[in-house]
Amino acid sequence: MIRVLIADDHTILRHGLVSLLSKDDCIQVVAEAADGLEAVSKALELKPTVIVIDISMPGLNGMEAVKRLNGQLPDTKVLVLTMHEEQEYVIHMVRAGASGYLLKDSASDELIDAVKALAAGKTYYSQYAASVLASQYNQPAENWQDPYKNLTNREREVFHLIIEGKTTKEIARSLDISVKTAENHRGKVLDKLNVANAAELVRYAAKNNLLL
Amino acid sequence: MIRVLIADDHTILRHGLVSLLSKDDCIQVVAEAADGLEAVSKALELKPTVIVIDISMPGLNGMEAVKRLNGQLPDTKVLVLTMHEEQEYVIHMVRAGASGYLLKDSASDELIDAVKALAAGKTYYSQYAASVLASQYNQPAENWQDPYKNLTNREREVFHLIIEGKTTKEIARSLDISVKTAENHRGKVLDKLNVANAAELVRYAAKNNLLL
DNA sequence: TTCCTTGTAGGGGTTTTACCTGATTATTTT
DNA sequence: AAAATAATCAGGTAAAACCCCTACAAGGAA
Repeated sequence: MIRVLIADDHTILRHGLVSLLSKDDCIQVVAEAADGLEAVSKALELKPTVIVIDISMPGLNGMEAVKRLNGQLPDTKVLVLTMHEEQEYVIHMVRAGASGYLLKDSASDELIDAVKALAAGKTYYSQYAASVLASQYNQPAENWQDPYKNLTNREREVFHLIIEGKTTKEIARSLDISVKTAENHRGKVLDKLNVANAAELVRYAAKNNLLL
Repeated sequence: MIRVLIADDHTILRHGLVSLLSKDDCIQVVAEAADGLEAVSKALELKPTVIVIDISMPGLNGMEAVKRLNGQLPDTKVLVLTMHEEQEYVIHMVRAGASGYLLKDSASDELIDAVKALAAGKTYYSQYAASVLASQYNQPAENWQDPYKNLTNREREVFHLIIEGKTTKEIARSLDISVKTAENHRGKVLDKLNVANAAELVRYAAKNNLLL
């Protein structure tokens, strides 16, 4: 039996959630809360399996509530159910410790799936939340044009070996060329990318997502 | 009509995907590719709406292929369909420009949903991929425990100067200590973090979000 | 053909790292 | 009080990195 606490300041919506979740035989709604403080205190008392919580609530807002819950009840999973589509909300709630993020216009099946996923120790993020989290990664796609593309093929090989932490000697052995040649390539790479040493080169690589 | 290119080196699986996707009236499989280079060249020629691609392929691997596709065909969306569950794959593919990530054991409905989502300009990440992306946010704070925290204050200062690309002499000047002392600190930092040179140190920093 | 680029290789040099050992002083811990 | 740790400085050696330069063969472009 999955014990659920529902926290939302909109009474009608909250009651709707209760009846919706109660329909499932595996789910039992053990309490409701109309604001953040009530949510935290009832959660500490009842230790539910999953807390379904809205972001905007009077008193303690959802974000603060999630932080406290995550700190004091690490075994209780938090599912954020909200109408807020702002990117920052998703990231902040995940940082605060939410294990799931659903928009209120999701299908009701999805809510039940999410609650069950969290109860099973997994996570559940809506397609929207997932796209926000992913978008934090794929912004600077074509940034690596300017200097990096001016490297010759051989120089590019050497470049990658340098940022692996390889020494010139190792590079020479790896490419089966003389140390002097490897040294030349290394020099040209540093020169073309306008960095003074290997450390700066790795920084350059990290900044342009060329690492690993 | 959604025009799809399928790239996977496993012939049987590829043909399975073709028949699966062809069942949907909105989807038309316009080409297949058995390796990364073929995928890129056929994509450039046919400009499909969506490319379904595996990560591990002979020739050009999926990651490189995705990078090139994303650079040369920004309007073509890439859906990664793979059996790789490694966290790094998800992040790297998203960084490379993938708009979707599905595991091969997903339901076939999910594949069709994902293709349609990408064709509509949206993204589609499996629950697994979403959890990986989310995990990047609720961990890293306490991840840098083991070696980094063993640095003394002074060593930590030196550490940060090294990853800025500073030389020992510059560090000495910056901290107003002798070159020899700076050299000692540097040595201890490399030793404690178990890296061989500055390049590896920057890699370490990048991996643990200590950069910038 | 001549010119340019790329990849190769070497000479000779300085600077920077890396790896030792040893020592002094101050602070913290036991 | 004694011991451990942190921070400082020094000397020496060997390797690696960095910076000049020249040189030559192969391939493509002017």
